Amino acid sequence: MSDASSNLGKTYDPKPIEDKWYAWWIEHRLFEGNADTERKPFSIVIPPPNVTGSLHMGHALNNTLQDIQCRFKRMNGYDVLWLPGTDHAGIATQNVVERNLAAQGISRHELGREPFVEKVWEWKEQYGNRIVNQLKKLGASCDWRRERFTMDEGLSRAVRSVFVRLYKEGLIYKGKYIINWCPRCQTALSDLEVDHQESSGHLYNVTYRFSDGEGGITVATTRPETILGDVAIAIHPRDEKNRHLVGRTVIVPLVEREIPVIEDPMVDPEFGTGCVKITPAHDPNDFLVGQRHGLESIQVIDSEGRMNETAGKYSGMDRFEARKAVLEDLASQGNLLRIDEHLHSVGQCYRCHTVVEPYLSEQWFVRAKPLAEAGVEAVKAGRIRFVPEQWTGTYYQWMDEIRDWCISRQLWWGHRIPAWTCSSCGHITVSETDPDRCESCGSTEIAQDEDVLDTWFSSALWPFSTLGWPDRTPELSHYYPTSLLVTGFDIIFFWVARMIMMGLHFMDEVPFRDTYIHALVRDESGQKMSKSKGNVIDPLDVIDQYGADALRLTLAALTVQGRDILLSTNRIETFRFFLNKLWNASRFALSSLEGVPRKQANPEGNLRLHDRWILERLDEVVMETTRLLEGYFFGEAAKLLYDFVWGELCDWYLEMAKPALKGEEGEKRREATQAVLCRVFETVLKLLHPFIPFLTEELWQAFGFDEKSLEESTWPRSMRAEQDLSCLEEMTDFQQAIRALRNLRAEAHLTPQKAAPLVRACLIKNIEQLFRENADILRLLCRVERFELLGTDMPPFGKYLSAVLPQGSFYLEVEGLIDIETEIGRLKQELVKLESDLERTKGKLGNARFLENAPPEVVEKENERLREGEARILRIRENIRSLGTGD
RNA sequence: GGGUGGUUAGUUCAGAGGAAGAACGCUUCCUUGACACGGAAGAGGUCACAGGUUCGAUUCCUGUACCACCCA
Repeated sequence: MSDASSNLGKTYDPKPIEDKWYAWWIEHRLFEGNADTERKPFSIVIPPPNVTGSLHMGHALNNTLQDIQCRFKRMNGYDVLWLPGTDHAGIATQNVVERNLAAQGISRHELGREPFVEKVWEWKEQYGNRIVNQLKKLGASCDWRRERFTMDEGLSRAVRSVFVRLYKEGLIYKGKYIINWCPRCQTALSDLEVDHQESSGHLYNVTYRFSDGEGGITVATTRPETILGDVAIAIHPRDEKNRHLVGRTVIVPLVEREIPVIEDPMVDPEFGTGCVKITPAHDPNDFLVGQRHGLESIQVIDSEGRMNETAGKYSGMDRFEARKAVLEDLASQGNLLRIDEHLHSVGQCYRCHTVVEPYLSEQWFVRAKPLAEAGVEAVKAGRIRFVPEQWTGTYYQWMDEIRDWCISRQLWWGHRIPAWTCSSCGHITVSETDPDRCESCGSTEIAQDEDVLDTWFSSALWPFSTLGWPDRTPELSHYYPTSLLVTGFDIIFFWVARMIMMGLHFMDEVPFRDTYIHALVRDESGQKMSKSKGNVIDPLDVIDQYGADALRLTLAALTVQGRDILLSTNRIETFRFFLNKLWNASRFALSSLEGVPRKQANPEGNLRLHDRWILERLDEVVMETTRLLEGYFFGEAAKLLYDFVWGELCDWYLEMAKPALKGEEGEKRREATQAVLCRVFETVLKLLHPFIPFLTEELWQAFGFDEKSLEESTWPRSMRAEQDLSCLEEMTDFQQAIRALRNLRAEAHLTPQKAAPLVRACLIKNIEQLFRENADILRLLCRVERFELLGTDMPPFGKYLSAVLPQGSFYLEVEGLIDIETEIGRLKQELVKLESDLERTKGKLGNARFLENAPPEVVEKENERLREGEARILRIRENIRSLGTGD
């Protein structure tokens, strides 16, 4: 498959090429992993996006980085498996389908459980592929044959299997505890699913009078409506000033219940009066206190966030209305002592932002501590590595203080908990296959638990459930543990830590080796992108406007470790321009290679300085890019390639190679230069391919380097037997001279097309040869008609602008072009600067302790600086004198 | 309250114990053999603040301030 090479348009247009190559790659099955090969495996499981989802910038970044690694490894000969899939996203998906039904005036309860779940499946079949297609647009090289879904039959089997085993091991239990409840979603949430928002509220100081005498106790609360469920007042055991209260009883206002004063270390004696009201049914800390002291839990708020019948006159009120009513009553009874402003954090449902209600109910939990210990151990032992390393600390901190994980959700969409309660004997049968009778008493009167499991429960199994577990599949033994996980730091706890725990427990092996944690994509002012703020940049719009490659390269280039990514269309444009540059450089190269065979060109002989230089630099870039990608330095690698292609290949090499390519240096030189060109472009396309697969494939085919896909080529290695460092130094000297001369041209107001008639140079001896050999190039790049070397270190007579460099002095003839006085002024200014700089150097060299302690090469550098500086000062003085006298 | 990261050019960020770098933006000039989505030149910085270590600190250490984020 090779396009006519010469008819590439003047401007790069991604539109006609991206879909074409993606389809071609799929057709040639380039993304398929083969579990049976002898090649080394490299495997990644995708962080499964929500099936309801649409590709956002976070996905775009996450998947770009994974794709770069996959393509890089493929080119390095690995058997790569990038396993894609989606997640059933319990609450989110159920909400979406419920909303759709509501629009038709139907509630899920009217519909009933089974028909509702069927609706969700229908919805999934219809829209669930959206994000998958979007990933393809991005260029994701996933093995789509193996796409999985957390509610697949196979994965569901894995979920049941894990649940049953954990239950039998005592690591899953059911119990009545206080959990986070969303009154809107009508389900329990895990601790992680609650967002804490700082907000300013009030602290109400309420007086509880003693039941047996004068006076009372003042306590501070942010939630006066829970007073109705108070069962005790607590103080800290070592709180001397309140000690005398212990053992007394007080009367709860409004409900007139008599409650004791107890001691508990949970109380902060510094907070408020040091006395805290205890409401076990409506506060997690109070719940623990209640347990410790065997207190009753009195529920006054129901699952919808309304006051229940126990709340007496407040019954039926919403919890926030009830707060107002309670406050009014407290005030009118004289129990409300004071109201303080108070800043506190309020938990909200991560899905709908409803204020979460601590709610006492029967739920299922995973006993996390034993699992976490193994997880910590694995990271400590280096079996899992976090990149950047700093995340290790975050992980330990959470794992060390891990709490039991509430896994039951009062939803219909998800994996239904495989537990059946017997109505005769009350025994719970937990089983992988649906039982028809109670395993204890044999009764057939058993009913399956209504709840489903937290979506993250199935996600935690993803690295092995997707590979076929609990069956022993070839995939599982070949690709597990996976090589790399790429994800955002926001789901380290939700997902990464839980995969580690489950992987270790069920596979007896870590789920992945390296965990690359990337930053969040924000807008250009550092704000999180959100629909409500209206600052979202939609990756699909970007792909439509600039192409997937531009988006990918931008994201990769902005990925530096440990920083958020601030994205703007402006930045995307920068990289889009780079693609155009590469496109045009390739167009030029192609036009210079007509009729030249593309076989592995081996440029040898007839090489000039710039040829040797670009090959040497290419070699360095190959090694450096490889090292950077191996270390997950995406931004640094992208930037290196960007700078090399634009700043070295295009700005210097192509310009220098033009005469030879036009045949102005003879046939041998033309061929040699063409060979260099082939080598450079072939290598550069390979190096850039993981970042910008579409454009590089298009160019690869246009060059005709191989009929096969660039994806199937091999990653470049260092080609040179030995380093040729001298050409690097020589090129630096040469480039400096060219820059200085261009500078002089600007000084003399020579417009670019106007040639300067004469440049003379007086150089230090050992580089005269370099300039003699490359005078033609120098004349070309500086638009100079004649270049002469002066033998003596004396400025020429006449009117010249001079540039004094360490390598020597350059004189641009400017008869009649400039004002002599201005030029003398400029030189004198330079002299002043040079002299003040030299003072510093002299100071250092005059310091005995510097000479003693500094490493010899540093001292030598200072000496060098002194010598050079003095020589330059001398020459500049000469130049001033000669300008002055010539007048 | 605990933790982590940050503070470098107008902006966004690299960087590193021996005289400060890029991109974007800005100024001037230019349609010159691929590219105006281009080329050439240029301006712009007390590297947050205060101490310390060192011959030498913007870089290492300690503290302070401010800004993010995470956990409670």
